[in-house]
Amino acid sequence: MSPGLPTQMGERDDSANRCSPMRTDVRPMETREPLGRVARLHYQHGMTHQEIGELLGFSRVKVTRMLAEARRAGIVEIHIHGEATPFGELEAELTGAFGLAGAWIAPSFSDPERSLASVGMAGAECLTALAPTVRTVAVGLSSSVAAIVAHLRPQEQLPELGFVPLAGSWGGASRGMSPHELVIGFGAAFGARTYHLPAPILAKTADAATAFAADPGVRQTLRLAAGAELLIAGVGAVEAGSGMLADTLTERERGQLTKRGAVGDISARFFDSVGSAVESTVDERVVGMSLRALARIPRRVAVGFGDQKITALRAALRTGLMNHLVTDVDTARTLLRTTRKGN
Amino acid sequence: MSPGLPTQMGERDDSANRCSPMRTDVRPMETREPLGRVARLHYQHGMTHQEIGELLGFSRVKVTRMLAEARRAGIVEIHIHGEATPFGELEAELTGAFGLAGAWIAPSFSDPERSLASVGMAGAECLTALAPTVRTVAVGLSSSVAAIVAHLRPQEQLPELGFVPLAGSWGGASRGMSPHELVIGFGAAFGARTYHLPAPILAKTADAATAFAADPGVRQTLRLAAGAELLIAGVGAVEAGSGMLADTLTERERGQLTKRGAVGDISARFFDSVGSAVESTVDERVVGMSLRALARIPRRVAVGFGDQKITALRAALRTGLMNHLVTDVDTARTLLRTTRKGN
DNA sequence: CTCTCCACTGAACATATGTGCACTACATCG
DNA sequence: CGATGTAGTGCACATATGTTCAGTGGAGAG
Repeated sequence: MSPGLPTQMGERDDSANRCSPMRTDVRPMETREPLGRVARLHYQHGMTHQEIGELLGFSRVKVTRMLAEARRAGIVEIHIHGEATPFGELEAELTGAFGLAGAWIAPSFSDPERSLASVGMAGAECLTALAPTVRTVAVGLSSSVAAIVAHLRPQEQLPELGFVPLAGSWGGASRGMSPHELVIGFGAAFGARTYHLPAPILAKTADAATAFAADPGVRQTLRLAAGAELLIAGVGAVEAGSGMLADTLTERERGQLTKRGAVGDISARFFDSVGSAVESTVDERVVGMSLRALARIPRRVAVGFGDQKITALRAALRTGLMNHLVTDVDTARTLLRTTRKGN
Repeated sequence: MSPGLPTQMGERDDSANRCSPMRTDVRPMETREPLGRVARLHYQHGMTHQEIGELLGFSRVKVTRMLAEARRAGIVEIHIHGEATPFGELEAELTGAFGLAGAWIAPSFSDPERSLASVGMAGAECLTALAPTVRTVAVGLSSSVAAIVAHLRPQEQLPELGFVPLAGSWGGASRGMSPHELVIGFGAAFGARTYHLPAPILAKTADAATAFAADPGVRQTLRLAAGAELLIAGVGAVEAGSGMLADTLTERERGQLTKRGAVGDISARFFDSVGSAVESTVDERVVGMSLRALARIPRRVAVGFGDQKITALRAALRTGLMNHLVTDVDTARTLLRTTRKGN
């Protein structure tokens, strides 16, 4: 905390403002101040919502909402000292069993929304831990990675850091799920640079993909991504219903992929159970980094959870295609169980 | 947060240990680790006590208690960004009306215990803000100052800082209220040096007091205190029942003091309504810093609250004897109200 | 000027958290 | 060996918090 006296009203701590670009609703300081007051009365002085309401002339419910808003906006930050992690042993087992350089495990919930949020939280921890050690982060598009953005708290600013998408974007409405939004969200949280890949992730034809890839802007971004020291991407399954890409494929394409041994994908690049790229009519239409290039990035974080993704995750980890993992505890246990027993 | 991977089990973050000397019960890391896990599951992942209990095999109540312990031990730290203070306008009014350099106001409660804790909290904020700007802090003994110790969280370590008592100590059992305990508590929180004054605060006779004051250890400590850049002390009233010192005086002594215009004391030095020292049979028995020496310390923080202390506080502030204030909102309002209207 | 929309409110309900108390298990002392 | 203390437990209750929903008023469009 700044050592300024509390009554020096002219001189405000602008740390909240500094971080606010990442928030969707930037409000004037005026609006935020009562939140800080309420937060102090509750968290420091231990007053109940009721008491604060009576003191300041709000209803209890309003105080509850102000406190929720204060947490959401990052005015209230809860820090847990020490690095005891809830599933430490399991993380150690996983890193041992798969030769990983790191694993972050979140609790599982029956509500998939909640599990997603929880994994997003773990992913945010992972990114917070690794980002300060690198200059460029390549970002793959997936709902799990998108969930990370919402859980990044204002933190250490890294103006030298850059976030680069691994591949192009889907057309149409994106619902918070375009690579642009991901990269911008990450960038804002770290005060970092962002880059964009001006092309679709899946072109209409192989020729179109080739043409797109020849575009100077696209080439430049892809070159930058290839030089990244950290990759964070979702791992997708081939089955329908397991993710954006899988749902886009026709039955025929899916059939071709399966026949050729594909078990999963990273940023639209399908791989088989030994971690090799699977060539296909899909693959040649992708505008994005190749599996080979991707595997040259030193730190590669796989994010994913759920039974559907087990096979894909196991292959990505066992073959060394990915060397870090962010997942939930159910998935982690299943991975360990089904992998130890032969397979 | 340290960028270490969560699975690097060998390399622990010892920040918790570094701060633990100030805690009364230092436990092995082993014991603390489950607290960190539970804390993360609750505060980061938003699991309820019930859910955490089911997951880890504790009862719900036990989880509640573990979380309370984690907060108490400083494993969980709640930080509020921005320096909006709950009673900012009132603080500004006070600093204006009394020409103070700073004011910290805590909420009031009908339960005096709670008020004391709350003022302690505000005092901790004050000390945390001011301590890093000085080398030596002179500490007066009072229950309000003692309450600060309990609210100092592990924080910035200032090994060059020193805490020095203003006066000697009471004989007999101290119940956490000796200058030694205060100074040690402050010192531990800041990782600072502590000094002691080997003498009673109130000697049996004036001669005895002179003898004590001549002791090299006593002189050395008092000289150190006189050179402090920051003073933090309670302000006491003359009436019986308003504090340790007042309760110790005989009716006769109290009468003498009142007749000579005493309205309050700082560390056993009584002053009148214009801020001058009141000579008395009590005063000459005190082993401690004189009012004159005390007033030469540039930053002088008065801590105190309650109707009984209004007169004493008003005098100490109006006369410039003290130039910072830590109090509760009721006292602050009364001070403003009764001071504006003439008086 | 009236209608519609929308953001905001608090009452009532649902859930989560905190605490006094009686009980247990184990250690210490006579 | 029993008596006595002490720390830890969870139940049941008391309190605090969070959420849903049906109003409410004010801004902007028609």
